[in-house]
Formats: sequence, C-alpha cells, structure tokens
Amino acid sequence: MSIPTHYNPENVEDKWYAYWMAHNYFHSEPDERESYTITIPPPNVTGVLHMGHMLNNTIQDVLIRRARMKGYNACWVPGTDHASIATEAKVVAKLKEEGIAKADLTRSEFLEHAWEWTHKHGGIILEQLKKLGASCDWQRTKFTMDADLSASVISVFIDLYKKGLIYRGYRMVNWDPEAKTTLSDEEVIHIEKNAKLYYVKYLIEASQDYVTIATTRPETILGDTAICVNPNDARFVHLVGKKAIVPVANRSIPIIADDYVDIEFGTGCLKITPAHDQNDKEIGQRHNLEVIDILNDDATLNAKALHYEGQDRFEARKNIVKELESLGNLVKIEDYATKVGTSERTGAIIEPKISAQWFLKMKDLAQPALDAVMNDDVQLVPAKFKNTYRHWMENVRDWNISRQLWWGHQIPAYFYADGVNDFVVANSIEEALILAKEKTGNNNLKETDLRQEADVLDTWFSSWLWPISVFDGIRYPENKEINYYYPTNDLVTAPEILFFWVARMIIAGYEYRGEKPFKNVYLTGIVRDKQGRKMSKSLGNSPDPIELMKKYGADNVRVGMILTSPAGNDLPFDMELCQQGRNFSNKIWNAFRLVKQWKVGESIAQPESAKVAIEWYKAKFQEALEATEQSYDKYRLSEALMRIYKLVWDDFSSWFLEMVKPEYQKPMDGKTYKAVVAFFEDNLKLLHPFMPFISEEIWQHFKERTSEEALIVTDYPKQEPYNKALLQEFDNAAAVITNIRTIRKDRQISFKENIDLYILDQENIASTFDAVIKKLGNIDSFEKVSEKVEGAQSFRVNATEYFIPLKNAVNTEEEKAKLTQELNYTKGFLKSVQGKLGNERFVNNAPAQVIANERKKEADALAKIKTLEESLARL
RNA sequence: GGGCAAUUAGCUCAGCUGGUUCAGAGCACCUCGUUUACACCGAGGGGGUCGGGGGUUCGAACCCCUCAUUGCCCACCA
Repeated sequence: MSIPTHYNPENVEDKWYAYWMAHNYFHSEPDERESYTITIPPPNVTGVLHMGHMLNNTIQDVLIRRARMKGYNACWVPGTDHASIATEAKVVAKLKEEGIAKADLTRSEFLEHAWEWTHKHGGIILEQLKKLGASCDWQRTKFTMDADLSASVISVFIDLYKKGLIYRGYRMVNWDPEAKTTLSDEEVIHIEKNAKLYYVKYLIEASQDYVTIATTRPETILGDTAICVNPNDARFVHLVGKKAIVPVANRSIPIIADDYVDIEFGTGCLKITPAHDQNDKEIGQRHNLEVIDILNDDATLNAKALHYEGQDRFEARKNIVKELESLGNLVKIEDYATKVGTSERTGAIIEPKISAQWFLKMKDLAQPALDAVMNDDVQLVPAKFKNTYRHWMENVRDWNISRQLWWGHQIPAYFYADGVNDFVVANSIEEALILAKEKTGNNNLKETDLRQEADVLDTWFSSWLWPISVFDGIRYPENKEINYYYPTNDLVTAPEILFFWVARMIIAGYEYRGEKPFKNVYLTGIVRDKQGRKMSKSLGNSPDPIELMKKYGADNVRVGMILTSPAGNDLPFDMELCQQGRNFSNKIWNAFRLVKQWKVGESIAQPESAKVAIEWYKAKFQEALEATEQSYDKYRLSEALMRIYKLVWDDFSSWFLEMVKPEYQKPMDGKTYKAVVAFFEDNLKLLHPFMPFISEEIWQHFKERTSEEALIVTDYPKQEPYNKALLQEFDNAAAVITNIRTIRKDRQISFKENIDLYILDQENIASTFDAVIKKLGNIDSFEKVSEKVEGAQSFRVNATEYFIPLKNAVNTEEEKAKLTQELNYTKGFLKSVQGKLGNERFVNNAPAQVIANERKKEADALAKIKTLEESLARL
C-alpha cells in the first residue's frame, strides 16, 4: 500500500474519533488513580460552535489528553446550559414567525415549545465539539435543566433562604424592556453614547420665577415628584419649601434640599423622578416623595404619562421636547457624552425600574472566595486578573436572582397573599401548605389558595453549582463521585465571565463543599480578526469553525489556534495560522513516509554518524521535554507547542533524520532503525495532546496495536537526566556544517560535489561529531593539520579554524575584506569586555560567576584575534 | 471619574532575580535550489536606538519618575 505524499485529514479524523469512542477511552469511573477533572463551561444548549468555543475547548482537550497519558484518571464532563434569556428569546422569535405571541400561550404551553426547540437544536454544539476531537466523557453529558441538576438548584435556593441569605424586596433593578425581565448588574453593559442634555425651566408656583434643570431624559418629567437643590447652594436655598409646576403635566411638586445634588453640575437644580432613577429613588425615600411610574414593561409610556400614553420612550422624548419648546420651557440643548446601560443579551437600553425581586446577600458568601484567590488557593492564570477579581469581590452587591421569564428554574416560593413577604419557600406545594398554615395560623388554607412565584432563577444561579451538581454533590454531598472528582483541576474560560460565573462557582464551592471548585482557572483571550475586531456573528467576520476544520483539518486548526494564544492575551486569528498547522502536519507525515520506506538490514553495522546522532537526539528530546513540562506548568501552551514544533521539524527532521539517513536505496542497520522508530513514537506522544488525529494515525501505522496500546492511552514520556555537554558540542558541529553550506553557496559548489575539510588542531577539539560533519557536509576527507592550509577558504567556529581547499583560487581581496571585518568586530567586542574587566567597581561588585564569564569571553576573543591576524598576514 | 495592564523585527509574541545564553522565536520577507520524505519543501540571509524623555547603578528591554499611545475592568453625577 502506498502512502500518499500529502496528509489528508478527512477520513482519518472520523475514523479515529469513532475508534476512541468505541473503546470508551474518554469515559472515567472513580478508581485508585489520582483524578484529573475538568468540567466544561457549558455552552448555550441551542448555540452553535464559534471560534471562542474552538479555542476554549482545544485548550481543555490538550490538558485532558496530556493528563490521561500521564496516568491520571482524566475526566472531562461535557454539558450545556439552558441559557434562560437567550433561549427564551429564540423561542419567542420562532413563535412570532409562526404567528404565535408568547402572551397568547399559557406557561406550560410555552414550555412545551421551548423543550421542543431545545431537543431540536440542543446538542448540535456538542456534536461539533466531537469534530474538534474533544475527548469528553460523553456518558456524563449534563444539562442545567436535567432533573437532578434542577433539584440541586431548588434545594440550594431553599437552603440559602433558610440561612436568611435570600430575601424579596422592592428595589430598583435593571429592566430589559425587550426581554421584559430584570437583569443582574453584571448583565448590564455600559456603552458610551452621544446624548443630549436638555435644559428645562419649571415655573415656581405663585411667582413669575423659574428654576432650570438639566436632564438627559425629558420624557421622565412626567414622573417628576420634586425639584432638588443642594442645601448649601446660596443661589437656590431660598426656594426650598416652595413648589414648582411640572411642565406639560402641570402638577405642583415640592422643592427640596439634599446633599446629593452637585452644585457644579448642570444648573445645580435636579429634577427627582423616583420611579426611574436609582439616585432619585433614594432621595425620594429620604424625603417621602411620591413615586410615579410612567412606563410599561415594554418601555412604552403608560396612562400616568397623559397624552403620551402608548408612545415608545424614545418617541415620547422627541415629542415632549417639541412640546416643551412650544410651551417656552425649553432653555437649550447641549451635546453630552454619557454611558448608557444596555442589556448584555438583547442590546436593549436598560430602564431602571422599581419592582419586587429576589436577592441573594453576597457579602459574607464572597469572603472565602475572595481569600481563596488572593492566597492562590485558586490560581488565576494569568495572575493579572487577581486585581479585577478582588475589586469586584470587595464591592460585591446583592445579586438579583429572579427573572421574569418562563424558561428556567421556577422559584420555589408560594404566595398565600399579595404582600411582598406573604410567601413561604418550600420544595413542594404540599410542604408549602403546611408552612403557610404555620406562618399564618390559618388552618383553612388550601392548596388552591397558594400561588407559586412565576419568576424563574437567573441562569447563573444554576451554572454556579456546575462543578458540584454534575456529580450530584449538592443533593448527595457524600457520594463517591463528588468525593473523587472534586475539587476539579482546571477551569478554562473567557475573562468576560469571571464575575458572572467563575467567582460565583468559587463562592458556591466554599458554601456547599467547604472547598474550592477547581485549582486553576485558565482565562483565554478573545478571538479577534486581523483588524483586531472581536469575532462576532453580527460583524460577519467569524469563520465557521466547521468549515475551517473541513478545509484544514481539525488538528491543523487546533495548532493554528494554540500557536498564538498565550493565556489572557487576545488571539488575532488568521487563516495563515491554520496553513502553518497544515504545513506542519505535512512535515510530520513526510517524515513518517521517509522512515516507513527505509529497508532494514539486521546484519549491517551501525555507522558512527548514526550512533552519535542517536545519543544526541536522546538528549535533545529530553531537553525539549523538560522545556515543555515547564511551559505546561505555567499554562503556556503556545510555548509548549512551539517547542515541540521545532523539535519535530528542526531537530528531528532536518538534523536527526538527515544524520541517520542511509545511502540512496541502501538498507539501514537494525539498531538505528529501532532507535528512529522509538524516537518517532516519543515525538508522537508529545504531539498527541495538540494533534490527536494525525499522531494516532501514524502511531497505528508503525505497527499493529491492541486497543490498550492506542496512542491516546499510552504513557507520556518521562523526564530523565540528559547530556548537556553533548548538546553544546553538537551546536559547534552544526555551526561547522552551516559554514560549509555557506561556502558552498558562495562558491557555487553543488551539494553533490564532495569536498575536503581541514581543521587546525590547536587544542584538543572534541571530535564526537566528526562523522556527522562529514556526512552532512558531504566531506570526502576531514583531517587535522598542524599548519594553516594555503589557498584554502577558511572559517572559524569559536577560536578553531577550518579550511576548505578549493579548485578555483580564493579571491584574496574578498577574503581579506571578510577577515578584516571579522577582526574588527572581534576587536570591538574585546574592547568592551576589557572595559568591563578594567573597571574596578565592576570587578568589586559583580558576582564571581559574571566576572569569570567575562574573562572567558576575553580569552576567546584574544585567541580568535590571533588566528585572524595570522591568516591576514598570510594573505 | 476610579483602577489595572500593555508598548521589543513587517505581524504575533518570549525575554525568569538587572550581568554567560541579551537583543530572541515563529510567521512573513529576500537569495539560491527540479539532491533519491516533503515546493504544504531544502539551504542560506536581511531586519529592532526594546514607545519618547529623564534618573538610579560599575552595568538597564528589565528598577524609579515623567510624558505619550492602546486595551481591559469597575462606577448612580442629572
């Protein structure tokens, strides 16, 4: 069977993924080995794979595959998130297309549609992850609305309520008028917008005077219930206690004084609209002001807004400005840049709104989670995120956990009356009835008198339990699985959800396990396009990962992504990176083809060049292994991969294989061949976490393997001491070879043409690699001489001089110029070294090692200068 | 408004405690090459006052000050 010249990933990938699945390599059960666990950041159940997922999951797969090979019981738990707002929005949109309005459906009818949608689209993304090669334990796939996970969520809610940490209250919350739900503070993104500042004058009752206020939201004038000035503001203090007339509405409102008002800003007078601004609400509470809510849930104005009823808030703004102008109340309009809160999910401009919501007290819960990160018990990678984490945790505010949606975990609270606190929290309506009877003393209450809270919980209220609930550790805290797999090892996620999710998981971990949920958090960068823009659907600048893998192969996309993604740095993605991956695959493939086609002659004697080459590569491999282990320890995956890339491409293919390559069509000795294959296999082991498919393919091509011998479960190479001096020696030999090649090129001597090489034997120069130099330099005879060789081309490696006799006379002038240049450079170098050594303060202050090094440099330079001067004299 | 980070070759980034290895890597680029694994290749090569300015030190890409630019996070000034 002939092996194709170019590696073709298409069939290979599906073949091996199926093989791995069939042999259950991804599955984990607790056993005597040490566990290594990752729980996937669950993607939205109805989402599709984007470049961020690709990066994220490639990293996780690299970590989990390496851990598996290193003998850990590796378990990567996959799953999806119900994504309350996002999914509900999609379902609403889909129903709308079918001409069905959500309002026309009952809750259970809507949920039926939602489940149908989830079953239809759910899991697509997980199938896509398989294409990437993700070695998740698919038997453990979880969904945040699975029965067991839902039960965990409800039990945690009840527990926190019993602990007094969950309360219900009227508060000003962030209202998303598009999704028609509240949002947590973290779900609000402040975006800078160009706005206008409107100056509006209010008539003072029973006078001809006016006060002028500045506002960015003139439509809220209709909800004004006071004018406020600073008590120390001499300009206005005489007005306090008087009344002003709200324009348009013609209502009379009090003029009050409060320290909150900034004398410098605007006009120094502030209109107070307690229903639509957090600060105004607080001022309103201090002064017992009336609250007039002028908005509907969809941000149209309601009846309180008089003739603006039914208009959208922005439409009403335009119209009221016109009316104010015609009434003569509009003083001026200024441009004004301000940051506007928008919904993270829908992009709608957030409306501050007072409503009854459920909150979780965060301050005490946050403390252990803050400490854990600050003392590196949970390590953030890169560590720079510790600062932002601390800042957030120290200023953490109560978490609004209720959402006015249907898709999600319905809050287990049951109302027996209409008061804010007329409810009980219970696991079932039966239990609720008992509690309600106790609480009210009313034994006539019936189940039908109870009404369950309609709101569902914030999506993150389920995902914050993820590392525990996937092992059912909330409901069964002593179960075997949670005890074995928890705490997990690494979490790989985007910095954007550090607060949404990571911080809260740490909080939940300490609250429910008394232990961190994971040891390390690797925060990936954001995938950007070449222009530095974030890749997004709306910009259309994101390649389809599936298409990308079809075009380049999964391994090669993985390589492309990892190569340029140091932790925490953004990743400017470019197709060229995948191309580089493809070139690399092809290089590996062809090295394999070369080795595979060699014939073996068991009785052939091993050549000296092969013998030293083997010793050298053994050391070189260990050197690279040591470096990659260090890189892995620091989660510098791009660094580790680059090291392996160079090991395979440069050291193994360009140097080692060339050193051992037999003469054309001649067989290779058995000893060397065995070593070559063993080295190749070791290389494949290092490659496997990054390039699982091609590495397994080649691995299985080398010989028949049983299912226990598949690369995916083979032992990772172990670190051993290695000969560093030998590597140093080789670097000199390699420099000799490079010099020979340069001379060949300069002198236009073909590689095929054999030449001679002489070495001026001044000292005992190590000759370990002489045979290699002969082979790779295509040298006929390589001998030591005691005198310089006349008329030969010379070059120096360190202070040792080499000569190549040439048929064509050496161009004396050219040679002179070259030598002079080298001499001048070396002299300059010597001067700087001697300058240091002549400096008393340097000699007195610098460490002995540094001085010794300088002395060695001096001696080397002197020897080289001597050689150069002698050569020049001869010319 | 507050805080944090970054600025090193055309691009993406390393550069540890100031001193062998200190100016590096990969890609891109240039030259040459139809050598018997690979042109998705080989061999060779060019390229940077380490953002600007000042300071500390025998010695600075690295420490300090300052300016500039960029990015991120947080924040209720109408």
